[in-house]
Amino acid sequence: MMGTESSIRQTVEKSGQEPLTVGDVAAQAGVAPSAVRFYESRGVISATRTSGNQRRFSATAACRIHVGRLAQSVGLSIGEIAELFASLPDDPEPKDWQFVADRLVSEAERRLEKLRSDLEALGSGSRLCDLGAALSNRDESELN
Amino acid sequence: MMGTESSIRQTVEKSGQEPLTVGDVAAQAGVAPSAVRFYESRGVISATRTSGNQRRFSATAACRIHVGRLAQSVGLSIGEIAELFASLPDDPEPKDWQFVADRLVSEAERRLEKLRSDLEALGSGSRLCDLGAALSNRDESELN
DNA sequence: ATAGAAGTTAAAGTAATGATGAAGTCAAGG
DNA sequence: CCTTGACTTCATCATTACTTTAACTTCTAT
Repeated sequence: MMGTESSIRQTVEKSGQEPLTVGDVAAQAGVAPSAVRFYESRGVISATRTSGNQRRFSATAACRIHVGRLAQSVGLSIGEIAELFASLPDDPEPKDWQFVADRLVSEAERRLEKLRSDLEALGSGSRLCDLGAALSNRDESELN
Repeated sequence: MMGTESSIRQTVEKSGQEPLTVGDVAAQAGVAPSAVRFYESRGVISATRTSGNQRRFSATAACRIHVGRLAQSVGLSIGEIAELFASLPDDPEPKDWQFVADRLVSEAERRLEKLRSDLEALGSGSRLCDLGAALSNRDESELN
């Protein structure tokens, strides 16, 4: 009756920590459990272990994954995403998230600007994509 | 003594067509010949064949590859790039290139805007990434 | 005409990004 | 205790985006 949704399985009185399982994070992030494990293996998220060797995540894990997927959609690799999150504390405050979000948006903007300028360079003036680039030797200097 | 750079190997009097080889295109685009063949197999570029079954490309091939690499940097897959180029004629005029470039920039902008809005949705208000989602007992005195 | 650079195909390999399945372990309810 | 669902690791498979290899063929310069 209630096996699908996992609830708190240990009454942690600590302060504000949810010991989320792989399945919890997967459900919250909308990805497969295998993806959650994969992300941990690549440093996108991190986990502690229970005495029984099971992973436990904080609530930020699902968030990292959400942000990571967004980052993928604008061209960042998993490695770049892990790198992006490297500056994020274990228990990030809003300002930390804001910093990461700003960096991500900046990177996306940087890529967009590069796209724009490279496209313009490629088609400087009116002839897009420089259709006469490598033709210095039209039909001379070659004996044929 | 000069086998490295391929030159014009057939005197084509047509009008302005260069029959580029795989190696020519690879050099112009700055990729490996194998990549050029791969791009052809995926419909990013197209080739005619010589009587001896060798590929010959027009000058637009290198350009397509240049643009394709840019597209990859903002998150498009090879399939999406081929799709993007589907609207590009065999011998595109500047306006055709412009159309493609505009579509590409638009798509990149679309993704950037989605990144922005999703990030904002994720951290609506001041709490970025909704760190209180599943929390019941959080010390919510924070609201600076 | 010929040497050798560059081209051909098909198949296999690599790296990134996961999904799927097997065999076994852990935790909670009856 | 025992079942059952969710977890564990490890292996294998899939897809994308290419690269490499092998066995040949074609092209170009001399």
